[in-house]
Amino acid sequence: MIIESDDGISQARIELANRLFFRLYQCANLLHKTGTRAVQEEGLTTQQWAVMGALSRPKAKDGMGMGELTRYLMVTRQNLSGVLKRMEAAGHIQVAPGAHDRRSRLITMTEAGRYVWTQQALPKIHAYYRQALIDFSVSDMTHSLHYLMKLLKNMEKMDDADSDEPNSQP
Amino acid sequence: MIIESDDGISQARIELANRLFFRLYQCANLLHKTGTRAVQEEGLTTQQWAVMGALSRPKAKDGMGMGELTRYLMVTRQNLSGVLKRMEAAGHIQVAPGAHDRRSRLITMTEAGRYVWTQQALPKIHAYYRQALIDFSVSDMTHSLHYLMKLLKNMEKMDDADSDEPNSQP
DNA sequence: AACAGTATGTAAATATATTGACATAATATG
DNA sequence: CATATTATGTCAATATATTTACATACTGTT
Repeated sequence: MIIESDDGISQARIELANRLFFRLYQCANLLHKTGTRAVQEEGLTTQQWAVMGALSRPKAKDGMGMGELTRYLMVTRQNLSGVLKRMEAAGHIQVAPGAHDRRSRLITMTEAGRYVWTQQALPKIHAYYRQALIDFSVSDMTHSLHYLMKLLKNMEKMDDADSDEPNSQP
Repeated sequence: MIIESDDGISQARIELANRLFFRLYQCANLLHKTGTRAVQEEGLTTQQWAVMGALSRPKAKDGMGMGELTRYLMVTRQNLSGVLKRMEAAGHIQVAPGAHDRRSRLITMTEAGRYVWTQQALPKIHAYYRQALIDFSVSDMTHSLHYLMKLLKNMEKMDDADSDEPNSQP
């Protein structure tokens, strides 16, 4: 009689996978909880932190389009829309109509936003990093980053495949 | 003149930490997006998947208290309350008053919930694991798990410290 | 130039997830 | 035993984040 549907190796992999994804799930929860707390005095959240991190890069000196931001942060444009609206209301960013495409919006940091980011948020974020990675060697961090990117690449493929055919081809 | 506020090593660590947390942020987003899609035909989400995973353990044979579940999943009780309400409405779980403590609630899986979990959700979850970890060796998975747990432990400490003193001592 | 397809942004509905404030029950301390 | 503290759960407000559906603008082909 057949007990193991696969070969036994698969069963061990599944149990490992289960533990891995459970820990990733917990990490995701705690990242947002502790991360948002770290910058809450500035009125920021982890998402807004990610947006400001993206906009503060030298590459984004002239601003970023909304589509560009959604691809960079891997969130839907519908979600980003709300986040940006709140950040605009807070005066951290500015939304201007795109130059070439009349549909698009160009997102840039305001002076006030840049001040909050560099003078208030960044020091707290660095302190956050120090605590969260206190017992990580540079090698540990490099390896962790490697595995996260490996996993990310696979999940990106799954995301693309799903988005292409929600019901099969039209 | 002083350019680097720390010693140069710290600067390299900060940049590594920045990349690491950005990738963790993206992983968290994609985990919920692709994970929920994997079980959406069963009307489940990644959170409900985590709850059913917890309740289906042999250890939880006789059900779990709500506080027990919040500590296990590392979410707030206010959050879990809503998730459980939806799962109860869907008939996946049952909520009974606690035996000893009149405030507490005992959460158990229903027969219907157990059927959905084992017959429909689990096969899809295993397929999900296979795709997400397709190029991970057992060693890769073990190391990834190790680093996630290491990070989790640090963030847990930060979470506890914050919860103890939201404003400093009373 | 007309027209199909695609890209971009918004609106509404639903599900997480947090904090703050409240009520109630159990526990500890005097 | 009375009281202070703690534990447990709920309600309300706010911020993510997704899906579906829609409006508009650009692109490519014919």
